[in-house]
Amino acid sequence: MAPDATRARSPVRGKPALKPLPRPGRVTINDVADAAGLSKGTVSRALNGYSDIAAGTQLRVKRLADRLGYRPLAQAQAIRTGRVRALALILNTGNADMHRPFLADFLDGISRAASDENWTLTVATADGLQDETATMARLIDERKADGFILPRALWRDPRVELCLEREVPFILYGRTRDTEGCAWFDIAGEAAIEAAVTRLAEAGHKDIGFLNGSREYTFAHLRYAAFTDATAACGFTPNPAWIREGVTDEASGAELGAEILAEQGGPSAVVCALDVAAIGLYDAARRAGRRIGHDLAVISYDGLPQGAALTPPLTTYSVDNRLAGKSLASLLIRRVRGEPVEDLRELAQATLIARVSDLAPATGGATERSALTQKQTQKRSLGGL
Amino acid sequence: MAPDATRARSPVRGKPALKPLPRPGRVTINDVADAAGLSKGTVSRALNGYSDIAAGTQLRVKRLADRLGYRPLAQAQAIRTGRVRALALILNTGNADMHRPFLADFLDGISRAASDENWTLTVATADGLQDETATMARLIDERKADGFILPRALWRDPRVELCLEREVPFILYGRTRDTEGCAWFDIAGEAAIEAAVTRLAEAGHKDIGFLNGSREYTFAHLRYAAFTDATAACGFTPNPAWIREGVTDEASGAELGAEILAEQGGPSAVVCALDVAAIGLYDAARRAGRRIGHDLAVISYDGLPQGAALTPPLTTYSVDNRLAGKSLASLLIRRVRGEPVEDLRELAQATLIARVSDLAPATGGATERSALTQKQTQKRSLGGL
DNA sequence: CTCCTTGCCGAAACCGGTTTCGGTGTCGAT
DNA sequence: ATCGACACCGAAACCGGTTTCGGCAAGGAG
Repeated sequence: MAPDATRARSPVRGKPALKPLPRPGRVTINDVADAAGLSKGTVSRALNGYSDIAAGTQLRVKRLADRLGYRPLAQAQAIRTGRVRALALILNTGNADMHRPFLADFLDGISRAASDENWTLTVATADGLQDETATMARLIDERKADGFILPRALWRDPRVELCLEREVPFILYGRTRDTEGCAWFDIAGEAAIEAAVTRLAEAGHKDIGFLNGSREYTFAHLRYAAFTDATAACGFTPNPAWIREGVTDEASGAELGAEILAEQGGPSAVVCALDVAAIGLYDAARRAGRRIGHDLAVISYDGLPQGAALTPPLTTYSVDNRLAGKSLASLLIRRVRGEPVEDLRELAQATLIARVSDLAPATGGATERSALTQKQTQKRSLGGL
Repeated sequence: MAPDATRARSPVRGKPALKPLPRPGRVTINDVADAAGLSKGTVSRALNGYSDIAAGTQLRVKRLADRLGYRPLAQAQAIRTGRVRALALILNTGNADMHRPFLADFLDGISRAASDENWTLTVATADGLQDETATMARLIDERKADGFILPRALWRDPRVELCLEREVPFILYGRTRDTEGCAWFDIAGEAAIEAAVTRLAEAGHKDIGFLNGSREYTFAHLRYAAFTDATAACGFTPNPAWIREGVTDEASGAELGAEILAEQGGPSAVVCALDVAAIGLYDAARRAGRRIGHDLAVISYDGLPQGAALTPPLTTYSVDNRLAGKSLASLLIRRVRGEPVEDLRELAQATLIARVSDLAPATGGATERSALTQKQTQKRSLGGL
């Protein structure tokens, strides 16, 4: 073996095998202080807007720091302040199904809102709830993040309990059973479900079915209530046999959808609480010989891009995931900065993407029906999407 | 306004409006040192495996720290060592098209490999290359990450230049024109293209077209070379009129695919360098009255899940994005730890998902052709996917 | 028995910031 | 002229680790 001159000459003794890596050339707060002819404490306070620094000095220091390209080292600040200017998001791959389509938009929304405030986003993945809380605990212990974005709020959410107990800021995407102490952002899926029912009722439908998500999630509770409320408001009570809950993916959507269609004189319309349920329902309808948009009306919720590619194109309420990410990030940052949770709750609306799957008439013979839908279909497919 | 007793009594003067937040109850290295009856320096060296600490002491300290639940504060270490144990990934939403389907798997791979070493992943998004390098610069300046994962390697990549110049570790997903000084991981797309050509040639095809990606990316160069090499090896030269490059999404795939099909006596088979190109080609073929799998063979590359839902199901070479993420993360961590780039280059293989889009015969009349493909189609669709 | 290693650990400096505390200088009021 | 009150800033402690350096004790060589 060739003698390693640098190592042999090195006076260090017990160092483990890791390069030193003293990154050079950074401009520190001391450099700014020297250049300004002030002490580093004064510079720090000036930069952070303390009121006991003269306004003129403050401005001068800020300009100087800017000109010198000074950027405070996040971790150096963190050690004293306890804040790293980082948000954490944990993706649960156990039920990643839903993540896929809008993940990029969602991340983009978060990341941009964070960047605007000079914060960053750290993401981790976990497999199952237990793994998820464990991962959160690790991030908390190492102070790798100042707060958490908790997507897909559960009816009873252990992640919330963890955050509450450890007193670490968080924000829910969705609501939970008891929102005491919680900041949250959500899309009013329940309003969309009500609108869907009303829309179908106005078209004459009375026999409306409902494919709901899993009660594990809060949204399923809200949307179920919205469905029964809306039908009641429209003056009829839904047939319980046409209601199925617990859809989690396309397969279960197809299965439960088939059950509804197999019921005695199935519904003339079905409201789906999730697009994957609708996609499954398309499959079930094909098998059952029902033609969506012709003798079965379908309105769904989520706005997955795939909906446009279905035949017939799916009418659905679309959620803006980029906006959701953006809102969640801003709210969480405000939370970390100390604003009370009561001020940090926002509800946004879904927007209808009217395509053609909901255009089946409530009654009438096959000939009349096809003539009618034909016309509507043409009109819609121009405006839709 | 109610008098705020705590604020009035507070002796602090120039504090800006930000809660103090002195997170309590953490067990620090001092606690461990006290409990062990050692100095904190000794504990630190014991924990980090310095050789000048007695083996027995080392073990004792490690066990004690573990029992006490001690976790070193990442940023406190970072301030001295210069390492935060964090990887950075920047998603470019400018051309995010391709990201969507496998993003979740990719992130999961990275995140898990990072977690295994107690590292974390910070992600940011950018719109366009300029924004991307600017974001990287910010992360570097603030030392928010120790290294970068650079997805979608460009033929000439400014991100690489930035990293090289600033001497910050990075790893490419894909190769670049000149890999001097670069660590990289890649899937051998070129091998897949060669295999695709060979497969078609063995089935009798000689009139093979090629839909390539944009030359902006290195993979397009490699796959183009692979295509010409493979055809030459099979003993024929491809018709240049049947080759189109620059596909970036489904729309451009459809457009360029249509051009190929419109050529004088179009090809009997087309190799696509990306699945989105194939998806566009499906559209173009339908318009042109060609039936994929019957009078046009198609083999593609990427393994997007959508391929299975196409009619006919797409034969494609699938890349394991979770594995890619995992490999990239591990390699980058090793890089940060000081291993030379020459040791940090890995090439993995894509795996064929044989479905039915490639089963169109090279020659023969319509009757013979349909009888033949019918049989093969049945056999395949059982085994495929 | 001395001297020189070697093994092992404590003390203290250090990293780059933030925050506390006290000390000037100025000014108006007494 | 004296005495606060106030505005403004410097000095130093501090955060939680890592790393350097020196010192003590044990052991082997001379």
